[in-house]
Amino acid sequence: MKKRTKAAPRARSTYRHGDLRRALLAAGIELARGGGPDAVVLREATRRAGVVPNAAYRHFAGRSALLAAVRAAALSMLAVAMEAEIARLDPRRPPSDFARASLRAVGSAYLRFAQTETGLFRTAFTAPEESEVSDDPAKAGHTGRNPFQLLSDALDRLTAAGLLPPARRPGAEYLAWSTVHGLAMLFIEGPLNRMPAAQRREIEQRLLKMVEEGL
Amino acid sequence: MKKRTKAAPRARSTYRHGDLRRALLAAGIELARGGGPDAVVLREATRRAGVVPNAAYRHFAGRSALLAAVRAAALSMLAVAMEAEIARLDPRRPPSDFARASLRAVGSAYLRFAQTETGLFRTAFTAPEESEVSDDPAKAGHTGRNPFQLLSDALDRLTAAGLLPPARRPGAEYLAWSTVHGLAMLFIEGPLNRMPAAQRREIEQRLLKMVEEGL
DNA sequence: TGTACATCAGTGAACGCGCGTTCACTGATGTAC
DNA sequence: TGTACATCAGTGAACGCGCGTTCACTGATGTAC
Repeated sequence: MKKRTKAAPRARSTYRHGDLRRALLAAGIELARGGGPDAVVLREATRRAGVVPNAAYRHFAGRSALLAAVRAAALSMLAVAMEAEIARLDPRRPPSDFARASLRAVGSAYLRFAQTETGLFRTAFTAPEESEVSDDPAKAGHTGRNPFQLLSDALDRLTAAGLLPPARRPGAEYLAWSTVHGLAMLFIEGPLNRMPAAQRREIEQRLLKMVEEGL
Repeated sequence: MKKRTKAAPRARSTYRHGDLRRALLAAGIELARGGGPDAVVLREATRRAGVVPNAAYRHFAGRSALLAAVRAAALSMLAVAMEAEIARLDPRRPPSDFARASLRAVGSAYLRFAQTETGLFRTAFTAPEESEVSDDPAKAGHTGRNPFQLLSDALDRLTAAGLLPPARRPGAEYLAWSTVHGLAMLFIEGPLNRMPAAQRREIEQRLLKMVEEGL
């Protein structure tokens, strides 16, 4: 350590941070994880990265750009969780079984993510403010399919397996999504807040079944 | 006007406001209407009431108490909207018709309120913070049934009419509510934000039908 | 009907807070020669 | 292999902002006599 007389929050060996953008994004994700979109505070992110507040402006246009990046990351984490759940299914099952199971997998992963990563979930699905700077989606990493596309895929499989009449296929995403999203919201910040886990599980199962049959 | 040399924001004829609590609540409701729960700002409410900021503390323990009162008012406005929609139904229709129609009425009113009174809707259904001071519910006026109870009533009628097997009746509120709530959320602050009204209407109808059949 | 007085709704001034953002800067790093 | 130099990532200091909340006060009002 050469001239760094003033102790930095986290002593760095290099004058330049080296990977500040990633560090700020990581800090932003932690903040969102803990408190949702409002908790993504620029100054706090720089504090956690061990850097002076305005340093963030080398990497993000402002707070809203950071928030947008966090949002994209949260969405992609949800997508990864869904993909993992689908990957656990046995692909050798009969197609109609598999199709049904993958729709359930998408729904289950969604509900689990909402309950275990509440802050990130809320961040992912809170509307950007009018003025929010959108960011290059490629920077989020995970350039694969997004949650909405994964749901679409599952519904396509359902139709291919003959379980969902093609006439009802268009727009079915919205019905399925609404249902599951609504339950998630009631669980995490609605009046079903204090419902015990066992009862939640039961309602989840009934709801997923209702979607299957009601589509 | 006697001694009021300094011009007040809104000149009052009396030194005492007279109905400040109501005025603050009304201002709070307007704020929530425009910007959701975060927009309910104590200082702004007092500004609109033409009063100095700390005057609010004569009537509310603090910001969170005002917010709680606004939330209660929003919930009761939703309940009133639902009741109005139900009241428009012809009670002489055959019971099974009436039961089905009243469930749809509850759902429709919910969705319409979410879209026309977005700020109030979000205020009503955002979880209170841990520290929030709860208020005497009786002060909200409209001591009638709340939205959840109205939904329950509709489901009871469905069961009474033989359209919903009693075995499936318990917990059915949560399924129906989730579904409609989810669509509302996707409309107002989700990715279905920009969907044109016509398409919204169509999805609403399909969704309500799905609930009816899927329960 | 008139007067003294207690109440308490609203005033006036101030606090500390943390935020996002702007400015001019400095010095470690990588590159061109 | 060594040196001069341009770049630009991070610094340091400061801004204005609006917020919620606390304090000691004042004077209009209603009540008791």
